[in-house]
Amino acid sequence: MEVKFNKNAIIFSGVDTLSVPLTLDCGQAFRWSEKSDGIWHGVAYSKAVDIVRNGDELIINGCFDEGDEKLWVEYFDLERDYGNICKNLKSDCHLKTAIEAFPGIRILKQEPWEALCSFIVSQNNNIPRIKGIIERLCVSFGNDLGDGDFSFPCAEKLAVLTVEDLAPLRSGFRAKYIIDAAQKVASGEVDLKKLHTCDIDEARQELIKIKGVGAKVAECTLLYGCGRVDAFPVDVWVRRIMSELYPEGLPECTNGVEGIAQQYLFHWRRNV
DNA sequence: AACCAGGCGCATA
DNA sequence: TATGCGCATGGT
Repeated sequence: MEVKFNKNAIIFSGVDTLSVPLTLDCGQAFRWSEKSDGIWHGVAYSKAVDIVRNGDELIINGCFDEGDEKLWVEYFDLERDYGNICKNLKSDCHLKTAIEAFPGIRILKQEPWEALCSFIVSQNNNIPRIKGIIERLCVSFGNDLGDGDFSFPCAEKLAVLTVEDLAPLRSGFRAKYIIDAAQKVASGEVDLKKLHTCDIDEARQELIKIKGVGAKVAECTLLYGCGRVDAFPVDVWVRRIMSELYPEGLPECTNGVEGIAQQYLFHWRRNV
């Protein structure tokens, strides 16, 4: 993989196993939309960008600071060998079908706080509504990045708010959970920084200190916000997959990359 | 320990 | 246009 810079673009070439639409629109992130054919617009790490795939190139258009290319390597998990991981996963016949039906899904490495907050909002909810609530959260409390884009508001910003302040989000009973998460993260009672490296069970325990965070939301935070591809969120769809296809448990080829296997199986089961 | 609140987009009637 | 369904978590 190589990196080039061109005006306001960062261009990665030699990028394999990456479908931009599948990766940005498979229910792991909620701030991307296809603004015109093949051009995906959104905000991550407080950067508003347009993303395009051109052959083996991944083009990120926007305004950048020195060293920003590292952010996007991290965000799209470009240093992980998905080609090889998928090859191994395909030794299982169901995973083979799922991966061949929807190739190029990668696990995004979002900001931990954004992932935590997003998956609190996601509970008992559907994707269009999740996107709406998060958009209103960002417009109401994030920083104005210009051109109608807003950053995801930090925990400190939300920690001083009340449930009434969040009423315009129309997030329902989740508002109190957002506030509790913001307060615990801002105060340091929940330490998001250590979740990347500490024992995964310890990370789970840390997250479920927050009201409104159970096993599923904790697992999603670890997978999509902390780069823990061994995290394995089980929702109603994955529960169906497990009982239908893997009553004895996941196959051995998923060891250590359970979260990646989950994402392929989940998307396949929902869209086949 | 089983069951329902909570809000809203969606599929179905 | 109306009606019921789904959903993760916490509280009953």
